[in-house]
Amino acid sequence: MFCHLFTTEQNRPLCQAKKGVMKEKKEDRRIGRTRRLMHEALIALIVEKGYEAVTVQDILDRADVGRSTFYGHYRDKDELLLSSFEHLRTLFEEQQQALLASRRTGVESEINFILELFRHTGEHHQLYKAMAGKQSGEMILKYLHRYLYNLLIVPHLELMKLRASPPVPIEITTHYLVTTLLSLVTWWLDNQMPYPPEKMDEFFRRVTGPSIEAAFGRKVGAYEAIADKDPTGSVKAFYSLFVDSDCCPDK
Amino acid sequence: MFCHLFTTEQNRPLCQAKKGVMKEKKEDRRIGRTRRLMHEALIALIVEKGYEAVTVQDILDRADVGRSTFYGHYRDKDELLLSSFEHLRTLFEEQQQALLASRRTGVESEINFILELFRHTGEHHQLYKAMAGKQSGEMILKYLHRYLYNLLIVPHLELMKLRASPPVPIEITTHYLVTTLLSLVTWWLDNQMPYPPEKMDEFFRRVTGPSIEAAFGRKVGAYEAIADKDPTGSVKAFYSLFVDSDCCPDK
DNA sequence: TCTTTATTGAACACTATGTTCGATAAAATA
DNA sequence: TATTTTATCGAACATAGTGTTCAATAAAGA
Repeated sequence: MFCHLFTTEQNRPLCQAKKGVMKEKKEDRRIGRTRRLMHEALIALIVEKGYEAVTVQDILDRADVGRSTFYGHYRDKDELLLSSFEHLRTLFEEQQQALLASRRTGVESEINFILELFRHTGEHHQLYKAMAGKQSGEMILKYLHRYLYNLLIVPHLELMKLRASPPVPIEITTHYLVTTLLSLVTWWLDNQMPYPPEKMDEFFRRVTGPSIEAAFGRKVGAYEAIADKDPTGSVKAFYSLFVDSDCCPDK
Repeated sequence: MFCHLFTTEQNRPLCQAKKGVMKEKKEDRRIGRTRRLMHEALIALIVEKGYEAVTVQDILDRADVGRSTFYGHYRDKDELLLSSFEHLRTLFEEQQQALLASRRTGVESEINFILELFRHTGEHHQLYKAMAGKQSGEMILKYLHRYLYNLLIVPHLELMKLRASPPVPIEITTHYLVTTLLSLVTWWLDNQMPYPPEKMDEFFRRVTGPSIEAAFGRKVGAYEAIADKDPTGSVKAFYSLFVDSDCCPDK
């Protein structure tokens, strides 16, 4: 199922780059296999019993891996989850890059970020369900929220340079937008995705479009431009702050 | 600070009603005092270090209460939290009843439920911060979400009886509304309440008003009626399902 | 084939939760 | 005020889960 996900993962205790010798060495296959087993076990267990209820022993039993092996790879359960998330991110970024590359050869060079997010979610729904569904812990959703907020607040501030005071403060509007997007994604996952990604994208736009105009107090077709602006930068930035030490809570 | 909050609390292990003898007996003052100490300790500790990080021992140390005493009153930390929440609920309901009673003597008999919620939140912001702020656990917010959703979905369905298919499915619209309300409340709490309750109410309406119309595909001034409809029933029902066994997750 | 390294499980330590029980002080009652 | 009831205490204990160390062994790489 996730065979390609974790093969090239880097990790602190076993990372050779940390020894000052940067060798383009292929990773020992036992490492890749062990990590993959642990990741798969975690994802399955989250969906079954909820992240908080999963114990390290549960993971070990499911993955058929020893305790000291687990701690040889990961600091704790949270780090394993973060690692899974990072690979989901890599998947998404790679897909966006490929999409962008193919788009450059065509007439339309824009990417609909929201639609792509829903599409990716649909394709990897089990993973997303474990990460962001109702059985997940709060950690990933908090990351996502913070990230998206930081992504959107800067262009919102620029948009407001020409206006002294919108009817609704832009911090609130931005918070609202991020919350709405994430809540639609989680709703979709938790309800077995009853609509196609294109429909979800449409629902999001229908609901938030008028709100943006009301909140900013002006006719904002520019919202489309904001959401889709600089897709290359957006895609890369989308996840890149999550596992950086600066952005993460309780680190 | 919270001296009046927990004095009359009922609880399973020590509740005399459970013995089949329903006596209008005043509660032993030691019970009230002990519970108050524990509740106050919990609230303070949540705000300081976050709900998940608070241990039972932390609570005992802060409250200066013995371990077996704690377990004589509450099954575990979650039950103590639920108990705190129930008293917050009682506070809210009593305030709404008083408000309703005073309103009946005046010209205007309607209550703005959303505004009252923001007002109550502001008056008891430390409590709400512990219950629903960023340091809280998920439990209460999940309860609140489920409840509000159930409160709104029925009138939404009735409103839709005359229309075959809205542009946005009403489950999604309802989910969106509840999410938006709760996210505004938590935003407000987590940002030290920079605006008065009336302003927050206005922001909520500005943002969601146009969305409702777009989502339902019709001119819905009736949303005002939906939100404020049957205030007595609404207020009582608002919290009453939270601690009932039928509605709660993982019980 | 030889060397390196990932993995294993046993044993252990620690933390936190949850329980039992007799002693005592506080509260309620007569 | 005296007596009875009961809430509370802390010691002692058990359990579950986390995290560490280390020698042996098998798997992977050179």
